[in-house]
Amino acid sequence: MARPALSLTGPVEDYLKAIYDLERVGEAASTNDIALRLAISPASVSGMVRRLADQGLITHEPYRGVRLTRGGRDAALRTLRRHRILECYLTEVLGLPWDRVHEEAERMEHAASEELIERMAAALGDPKQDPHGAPIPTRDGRVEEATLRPLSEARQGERLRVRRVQDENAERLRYLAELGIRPGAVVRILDRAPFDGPITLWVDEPGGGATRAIGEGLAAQVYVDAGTSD
Amino acid sequence: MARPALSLTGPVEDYLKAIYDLERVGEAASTNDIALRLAISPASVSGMVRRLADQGLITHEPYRGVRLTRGGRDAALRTLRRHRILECYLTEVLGLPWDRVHEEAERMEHAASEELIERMAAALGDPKQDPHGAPIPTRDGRVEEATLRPLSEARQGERLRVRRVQDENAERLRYLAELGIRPGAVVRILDRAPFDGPITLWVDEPGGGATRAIGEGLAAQVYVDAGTSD
DNA sequence: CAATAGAGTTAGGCGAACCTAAATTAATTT
DNA sequence: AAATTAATTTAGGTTCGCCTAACTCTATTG
Repeated sequence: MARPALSLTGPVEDYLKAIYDLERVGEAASTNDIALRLAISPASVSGMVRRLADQGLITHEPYRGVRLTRGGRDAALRTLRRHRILECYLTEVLGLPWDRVHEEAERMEHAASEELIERMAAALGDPKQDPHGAPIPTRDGRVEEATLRPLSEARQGERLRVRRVQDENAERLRYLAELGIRPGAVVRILDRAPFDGPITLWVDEPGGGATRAIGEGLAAQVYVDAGTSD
Repeated sequence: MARPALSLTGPVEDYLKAIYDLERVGEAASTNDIALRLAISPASVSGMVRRLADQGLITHEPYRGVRLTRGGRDAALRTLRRHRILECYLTEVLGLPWDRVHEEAERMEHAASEELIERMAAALGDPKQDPHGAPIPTRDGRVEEATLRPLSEARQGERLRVRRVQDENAERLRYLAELGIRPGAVVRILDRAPFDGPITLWVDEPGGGATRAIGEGLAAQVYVDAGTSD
């Protein structure tokens, strides 16, 4: 096991997480996409990419993008596990608001030891998803990323269950929470305005429900499936 | 309020904590002492001292040492509060072993938000001391450092209560725990060998007690008072 | 197929936080 | 008072992680 354990810096862990996420859609992660996601300049990414490749965490084909190696993927998943368990713990046990746990976990994931994280996981009964619906990798680096559709691609009349929302933006999360759109919620598409117009939908709520309208952009951040099982 | 809030780096917070602690004994903190405590070279301390002084966190009289300004002291106490509440939480709620919480808190204190810390404090019922007996500064930057004597200066026959132990060294803590020497424990000095020899003492324990012997060096890390009140 | 737009990389810099080695200042001894 | 010793600072250097500006590929398009 060439596993240097805790020797990765915060920024390095952030790059690996970003690359992992970008790679999920299939292709290699491009310099530009990484830069965009981490809000740093492409030139800086080029520099870091060289270092990550030197450390054997990624492979880099110049001008064609970057892929995680086995070791890089494992490191990314360890960080992701830390992040998501922290999010669970912060919301469920300490009651931090839904929209703030991401930011907090983003900093703590680089400082918390594996042992601490496992104790949190145990206290929570080994959660399978974080508060935004993202799956939590297991200790031994497995995740099953469910196949979900973005709400933005739903057709009129469909009845869907919200499974996951993108968690980067606190304001967006706060707004979605206000609308009742969170993992587990059931929605029905009432109407789709053409040309990327707003989606009108019914959101089931305990003791009633409500009609809501959201824009294409926001809907693209919400992932659903047809499942009615909890 | 010239309170730049969260803008201090981890190393800066560590320097301020170290200086705070060194200043507690009275005199200004010397470059060498800071270097020793942080395990970095005196030259590096000289460099950082300039930066801290530039930021108005300390005053520096060249060749005579360093003192915290009001702002520096406040920042040190905020970090100390974070550190000690984390230590409490990690032991009491998450069950991390006594000798490992210091190290863990040392990293987390730079990442945890004030809000998170206050939630932990609330969950614990606003603790007044950390697991090693150190007082926890209040939100508004007050601490009362009790006047304690090192166990190394106790005289034969005295009956004393352990109030605090230095927490930097995990092995030392583990050993003290084995001996039953922890905050709250009651001890009686049975014998003091001359020339800095070992101290023989009786340690009260639930359902009995035990005779123990510890060296001068270790005894200097244990602080006691005469109090019998809990 | 040459021009160009856009993505990616290189060059050169900067600040933070460390280092070693070489002054320098202060304190202590003789 | 001079000399030694100890503490401190300065000088010069490193790595990490970022930046801007300039250059170089690649791919598209007229």
